[in-house]
Amino acid sequence: MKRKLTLKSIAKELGVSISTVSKALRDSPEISEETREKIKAYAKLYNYKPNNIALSLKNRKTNTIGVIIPQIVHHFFTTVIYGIEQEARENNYNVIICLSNNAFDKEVLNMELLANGSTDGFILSVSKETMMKEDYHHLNEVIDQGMPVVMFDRVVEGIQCDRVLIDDKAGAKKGVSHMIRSGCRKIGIITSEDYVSVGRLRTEGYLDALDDFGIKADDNLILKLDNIDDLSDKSKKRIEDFITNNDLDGVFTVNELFAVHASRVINALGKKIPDDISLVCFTDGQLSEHAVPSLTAVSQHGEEMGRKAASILINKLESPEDEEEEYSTTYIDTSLVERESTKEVTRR
Amino acid sequence: MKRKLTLKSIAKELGVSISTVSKALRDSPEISEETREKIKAYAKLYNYKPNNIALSLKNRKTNTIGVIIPQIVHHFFTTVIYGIEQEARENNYNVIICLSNNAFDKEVLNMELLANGSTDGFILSVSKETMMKEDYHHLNEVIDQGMPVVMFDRVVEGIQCDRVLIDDKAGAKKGVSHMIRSGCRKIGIITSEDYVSVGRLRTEGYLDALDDFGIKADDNLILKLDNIDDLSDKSKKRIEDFITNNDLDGVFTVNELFAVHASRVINALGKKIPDDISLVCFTDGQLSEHAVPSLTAVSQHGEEMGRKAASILINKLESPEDEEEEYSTTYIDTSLVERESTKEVTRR
DNA sequence: TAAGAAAACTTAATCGATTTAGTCGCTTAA
DNA sequence: TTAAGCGACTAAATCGATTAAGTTTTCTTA
Repeated sequence: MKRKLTLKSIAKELGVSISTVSKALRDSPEISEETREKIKAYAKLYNYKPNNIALSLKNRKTNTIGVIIPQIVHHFFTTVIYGIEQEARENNYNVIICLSNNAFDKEVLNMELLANGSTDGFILSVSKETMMKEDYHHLNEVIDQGMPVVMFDRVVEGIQCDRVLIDDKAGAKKGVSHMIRSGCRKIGIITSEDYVSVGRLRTEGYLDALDDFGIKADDNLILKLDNIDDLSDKSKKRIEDFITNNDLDGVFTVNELFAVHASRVINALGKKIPDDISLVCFTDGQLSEHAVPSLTAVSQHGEEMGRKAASILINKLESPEDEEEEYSTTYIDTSLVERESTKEVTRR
Repeated sequence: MKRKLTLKSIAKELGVSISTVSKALRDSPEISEETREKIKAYAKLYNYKPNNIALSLKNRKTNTIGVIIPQIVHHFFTTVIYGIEQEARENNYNVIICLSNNAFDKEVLNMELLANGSTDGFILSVSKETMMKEDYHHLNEVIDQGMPVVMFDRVVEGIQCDRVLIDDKAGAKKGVSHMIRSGCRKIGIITSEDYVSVGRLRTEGYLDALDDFGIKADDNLILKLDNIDDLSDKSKKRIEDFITNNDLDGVFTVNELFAVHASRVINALGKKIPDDISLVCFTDGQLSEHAVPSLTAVSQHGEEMGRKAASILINKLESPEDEEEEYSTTYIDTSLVERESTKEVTRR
């Protein structure tokens, strides 16, 4: 087992001081050409790489971004991470990912852990439990210590940080409008309870679209399920009843899972998609792409979101500390991916 | 902006030496009860937390596991990470995740980066490019430096490390046998080229199952596609031809994507699943669960795999260095999740 | 009462790298 | 002749924490 090279070991081997080695490797003019070459050759030969931990301690800078997300087993977050990763790499940053598992305690624990020297800043999407508790002391604490924070997707108000958001409202509006233009007049929405911000915003977009086209909203056509991340048996049952008991010609859902189950129910009722009922969902993931029929979806561009969040954070980290503090909110546009579950819009 | 507390700042504030503070906080009997209480109270009040970076440097131990995977946008890896995360947390380890993007260079870069002090050991699944190149110098280098490595899923031979594998062969055999028992006699397989180890092993399992039941294998019923991670248009076309031109009563695929497309093709041919053709796939993810019909799948238990890999690594990290080096290979069992795409087996 | 022990601290080394402030020998200008 | 100047290094401080080794001060006890 080879021990890793250090400046010390190189210095000893070559009979010079540690600082000479350090300076030589950083091409300092203080060191003679000859010595410099000798040291660099030796370092290269034995593949010297400085110890990141020592550098972090010395520089009080880790070049690492901490990412805290509710869950990774979720295609959207996965794509966001991918975007963060890319942007980080390009700027020589590392990424540490921690999962909060939608639990408040774990979110706090993870932040404290990472805040103790492991990262320079945070990108996070707050857990559902945190949102319900409305306890953000852990966020304020790291911000107080001078660590920049960027929130994405599931954000909360009143925190001194930048925000990157999907334009949920506009996205939902886009999807519902498309259905209306393709001929739907009685469109239902399967969404979440209002305390989940994305659910609420998407519901607003749905209502907006109806309003734009002069269609009157009907509370009976709005189904609010209590868990947006899963599809419980109870939720399944409610979806079944919802679709069976309302004579809909279009259904908009705030996620893929709800849509896939809706599709199944519609199928079981002997109705045709999209001829009898159109179906559009939020989130463009594997399910909407590969379902039969494939689903028209409001695509969230998670990768772009991740890139943007990382880029904002890195910018903050690299800019001089005393700069005027300003916090931005960036909206990532959505796009409608048309597939088999909607009729074509005949443009005039 | 509050500066973070350090031992130094506490010592200065309370008029004692740094070591007194350190010892007091670690309950050393060297420090008087009185002083100890005073220091602990102060530390608690101002929420002192030791700096991890300094600790890592001092202890030459980071308590961090580096995870390198080809891609995160893949449900299986996602579940593995989840398992790793859990096990790590329970043992007070952090997890740093890096993506190789299936590229050799990035894999090397990531390893070098993390090896320079950031992590104590690695869990990795090698990238496709690395497998094709058969260049493992980066692995050998970190192992040489005394960092334990655990490979999972996509492993290579000849490296001094532990391995955690899905029992791909047994899993495929399980799936195919099930189809045979349910009455299928002409089963095709959609797999990958042999250089992808999982593809090869699953093909072997398929052949084994046929052999067990005395069914003669037929090369025409084996379709080898060149990319197991994606579903290109070319692959789609080949799947269509494969199913259309062979009069199959069962199809086994090595991933969900192939199965979903097969399902679509079978549907389009006007055949019924499972009555005319049964369908079983490897990998139990969202697609198999929510497809219509839902797919019988060989479940990979990614979470268990992750836990196991992490547990092996942590064990190595915590055991005394001079211990006899032995490398294990662990197989994670698969299980068959029966759904709508296969007929029931009538047991006698 | 003086030596030895115990209690309660402080100093200093260490982890690995960077950087400021020296040091030492040699050249050069006054 | 001699001080200033310069080239080429080395010593030491620093980041934050731990810990072995040393230093006081007080308490025992022969």
